[in-house]
This record gives sequence, structure tokens and C-alpha cells, in this order.
Amino acid sequence: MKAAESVKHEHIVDAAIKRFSHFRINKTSLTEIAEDIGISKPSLFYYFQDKSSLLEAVSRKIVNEFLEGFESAFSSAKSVDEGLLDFIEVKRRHFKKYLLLASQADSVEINKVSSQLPDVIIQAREKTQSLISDLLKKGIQQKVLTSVDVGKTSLLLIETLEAFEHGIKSKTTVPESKNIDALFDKQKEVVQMLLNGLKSSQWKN
Amino acid sequence: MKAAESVKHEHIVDAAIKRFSHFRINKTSLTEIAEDIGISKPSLFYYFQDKSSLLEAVSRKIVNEFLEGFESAFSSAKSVDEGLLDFIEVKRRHFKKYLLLASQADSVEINKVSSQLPDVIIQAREKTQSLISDLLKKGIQQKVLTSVDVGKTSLLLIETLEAFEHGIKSKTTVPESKNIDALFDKQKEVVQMLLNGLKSSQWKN
DNA sequence: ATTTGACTTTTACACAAAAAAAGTCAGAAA
DNA sequence: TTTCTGACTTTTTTTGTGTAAAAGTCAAAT
Repeated sequence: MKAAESVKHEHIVDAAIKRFSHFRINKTSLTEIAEDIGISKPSLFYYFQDKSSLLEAVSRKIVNEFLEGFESAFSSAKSVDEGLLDFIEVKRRHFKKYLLLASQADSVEINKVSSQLPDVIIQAREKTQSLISDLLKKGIQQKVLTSVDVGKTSLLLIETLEAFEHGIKSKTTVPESKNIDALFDKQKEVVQMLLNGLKSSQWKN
Repeated sequence: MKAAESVKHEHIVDAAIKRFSHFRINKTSLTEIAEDIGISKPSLFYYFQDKSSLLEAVSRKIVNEFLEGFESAFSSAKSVDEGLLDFIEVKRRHFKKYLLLASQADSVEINKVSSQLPDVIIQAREKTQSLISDLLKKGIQQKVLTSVDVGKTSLLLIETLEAFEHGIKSKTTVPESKNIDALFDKQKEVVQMLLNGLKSSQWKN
């Protein structure tokens, strides 16, 4: 039961990801997903309580892929700058890979699951923030960064980057590749502006 | 003709602003506006080609009020920090004053006028950017800021602040006061983070 | 030059019927 | 017992249609 069930679970989730990456969530029926892998709709309901549960499993899988990318970007980074810039590159790559799904991420569609931001997203945010915090801490230890409040700073940084993403996610049409690139290029610029700072060093301390 | 016409123009625009500030643009009819000032709808059409033209005049008037606020904030500022922070305060105040209208600013409703960002908004952006550029230049001259590309920096700054505003403007419901405050407080935080910068001064130059 | 009553055209809205998708369940298959 | 499905009910979405309201026009009056 355990092994077999989880294999099937995974199979269904993968089929759902394929569908959701090509068509909007609300335009994809469970029947279609079931047929894709040659099972009946009631079978699908045997493994998932409802569409929301499936969607949550889908989200969790993709979010994990994002997070793994983030971790490897941060861990291999030789500097704070490199870490943050690589982090944005990972986002860009994964965003393009799961284009439709990613751009529906905090839309009304996915929020039907739970009226608040779904757990998956909240957890991902927290994890991401903690990764960025660690990076900043390292920078401070190495005397590359001024000693700021890493908690506050990492949160503000995330919120700033997210703010840029909201623009593209709130559109009803599927974002074009060049817009996605513009978005993440902009994020890089902001990060660099932040890191470099504006205040003249002469007047510091 | 000249004087009388422009007086009437203004009168109509003011009536329209009153209506638009209380009800959504699409829920306000030209008949209502006309009746408010005791004229007939065809009279209104004598002064404005169509609803879009009236909306444009309304936008222009309000945008000018914003811009005047910005100019006075920047001109009376004793430092770059104070200038930018006051600038955000002016936005907060005017945003609340024209709550409904401001939050519809780049929504679908107003974009029916012209499919691209209306001229008024573009011009306001340019003017704002030029004001911020001047402030940055002054800061550089006074050796308070590092000599950055003011054009690029002011644009990026505006885009960052705008990104935060998108979130609140894309909502269908009227933004609550506490959310507006949260938004502009966040903008202040970002500005301060930017001004302070993260890089340790020890390693500069 | 300015204004309006009476008019036409366009758009928005409410409501119902139809279609599609979500979800259930008794019972079959493995 | 676990897994699966055909046939079913319920809920949601879509579509169509008539109606109301708003946008916009125009000939004629002031």
C-alpha cells in the first residue's frame, strides 16, 4: 500500500503538472488528467481528496524544485553578490519552465484552495528568507557587509523582489519571455543597487 | 469663448472628480455628472468629445496636484533622505485623498482611454524622475551620495516604488487605510535601505 | 456660441437554460 | 483488503437572451 500508493500519487502529480503547465488550472479538468495516465476520474479521487489537494501536491513539488535550486545557488556562491544574483537566475529559469503555473501562483485561481496564502507558499517564503539571512550573515562575518538586521533586511529584500513579480503575475495573459527577462533583469539591478548602496563612504562611521 | 469655456471645463472636471472619488469610474454616468452641475448631457458633450476626454482632464488635474506636492517636498528638503521620505508622504496623503481614483489609476478601467499607459501617467513619471534625478545630483554635489548614474538610479527607484503600488492597485476591492499605510511605510523602508546601502565602507574605494 | 429634447447605438446586467466539471457511491476487479 | 470504475448527483461555468442603462448624435432652439 505505501510504496504503490506513493508511486501512483507521484504519477498523478506529474500528469497534473504537465497539464497545468500548458493550460490554466481552471481550464484543466480532473477527467483530462486521469485520462492522460489511463485511469478513471474516481481512481484519481481515491488518491486525492479533491482538486485542491492535488493542486497542493503539485505546488509542493514545484516549490521544492525552486527551493533546491535556491539552496544550491547559495551554497556554491563565492560572494554575497554572486549568491543573490544566482538566486535570481534560478528563479528566472524555473519561472520559465513552469511558466503558466508560476504565473498563476498567487492568483485567485490557486487561492481558492485556502483563502489565505497557501501554506506551501508561506513555507517557501520562510525558507527563502532564512537562506538569504544566512548569506547576509556570512557577508557580515566576512566584513563585506555592514552589520544590518539580517531578519529585517532579508524580509525587505524578498518583499521588494516579490513586488516586481506581482506585476507580471496579476496579468491575465500569459507573460511573454521578454517580459520575464525584463522582470528578472530588473530584480538584479535592484539587488546590485542595494548592495552597492548610495551613501558616500567618506561620510560613514 | 475662451474664458467662459475654460471655466465651464473646470466646473465639469471638478464635478467629475467628486463623482469619481466616491464611485468607480464605470459606475458613474455622464448624466449624473451633468445633473450635478445643472446642465444636460449634450452640453457636457459640447465641452468634451467623449467620456475618455473627460477622464483625461480629470487625471491631468489630479496628477498635477501630485506633482506640485512632489516639487514642494523636494524643494524644501534639507537632505536627500528627507526629500525622498517627504515625497513618499505626499504620495500617501494624495493617494488617500483620491483613494478610489488613485487606485483605479492603471487599472483596466482607465486604460480603455488608450490601450497603452495614458500620456498623463507617462508625463507624470518623467517629471517625477527628473525631480528625483535633481535631488540625487544635489546629493552627489554635496558629497553625501556616491556618484551614481542618476538617470538609471532614479528610474530604478521609481520602478521599485511603483512595483509596491501595483499590488494595491490590482486589487478589485477598495484598499483599506491600514493597507495604504503599510504600503507607503514599506516604500520608506526600501528607500532607507537603499540610501544606507549594505556594503561595508571599509572595503570601498 | 451654447444648450437641450428626442433620438440611435453600444454596453452592462440579470436571469435562465445548457454544458461541463466536481464530487459520490455501490459494487466489481485484483 | 486495496484499488478501481460505471453510473449517478451536485456544483460550477458557460452561454444565450432580453432588458435596462449608459454613451453618443443631431436637428432645432436659445
